[in-house]
Amino acid sequence: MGLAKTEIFSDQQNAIASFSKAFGHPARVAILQHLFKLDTCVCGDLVSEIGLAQPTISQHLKELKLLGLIKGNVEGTSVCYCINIEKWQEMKEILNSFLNQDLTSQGDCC
Amino acid sequence: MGLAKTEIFSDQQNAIASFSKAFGHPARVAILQHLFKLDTCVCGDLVSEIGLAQPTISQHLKELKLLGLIKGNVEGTSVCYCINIEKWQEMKEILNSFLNQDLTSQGDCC
DNA sequence: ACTATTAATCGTAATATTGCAATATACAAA
DNA sequence: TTTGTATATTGCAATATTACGATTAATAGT
Repeated sequence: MGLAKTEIFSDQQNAIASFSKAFGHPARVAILQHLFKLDTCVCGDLVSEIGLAQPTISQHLKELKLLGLIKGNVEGTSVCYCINIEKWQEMKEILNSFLNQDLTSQGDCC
Repeated sequence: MGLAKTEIFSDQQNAIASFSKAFGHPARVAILQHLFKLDTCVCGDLVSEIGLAQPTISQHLKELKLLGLIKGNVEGTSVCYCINIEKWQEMKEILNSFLNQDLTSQGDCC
């Protein structure tokens, strides 16, 4: 079917999955790393930076924007993107609650 | 095409994407949370715990096992799964290097 | 107005993912 | 050896994702 049965999972589980899915493609990872590295609005050089066609990058940016992880601003003929730091923090807290789970017993039962 | 051009990205970017992809489905999140909660080998109750059919759960388990995040042991007629804590730590370090990036300038240029 | 530049959208092809019914496999108990 | 129980595999249908060429939209400069 190709569509996840989100209704049988908690909001938290679905949120973890949504953010993780966004990071589930190396192009989106690369885009976000580039935005962090430049540490300012990035206008236009994403296509040349990542090695994918312009419509493909645009599509990946759209997904990240939809999730709220990045913000875009029209600046003349180009569009400037940057990290939405508030949303990034929010995402980090949600993901960390999942990643930082601990095994009280030092496991290794298998 | 539906297939990511992994060859144009770094190993680190691809690793981040692979682990994130694994967490990109709420069923796999739920499975991992359950394994952490029980804190021991889980034999068999995953199908009743999560609300999906047995072949579907089996498939999700297979993916997590392939990545090394869980270990499975045959125990009589059933199979016991638990978190592979070493791999989990390794994954956490890789993901944290991505999640904990900082903007030196407090951004908000957009 | 015309042209160039940049980014979004549309359309489409190739492939991946999700989910499950049916079946197979593996083992334990009777 | 048969029967039951638990899990894996196969096959398939529905949908999603990835990628890009072609086109459109929007603006800047001439």
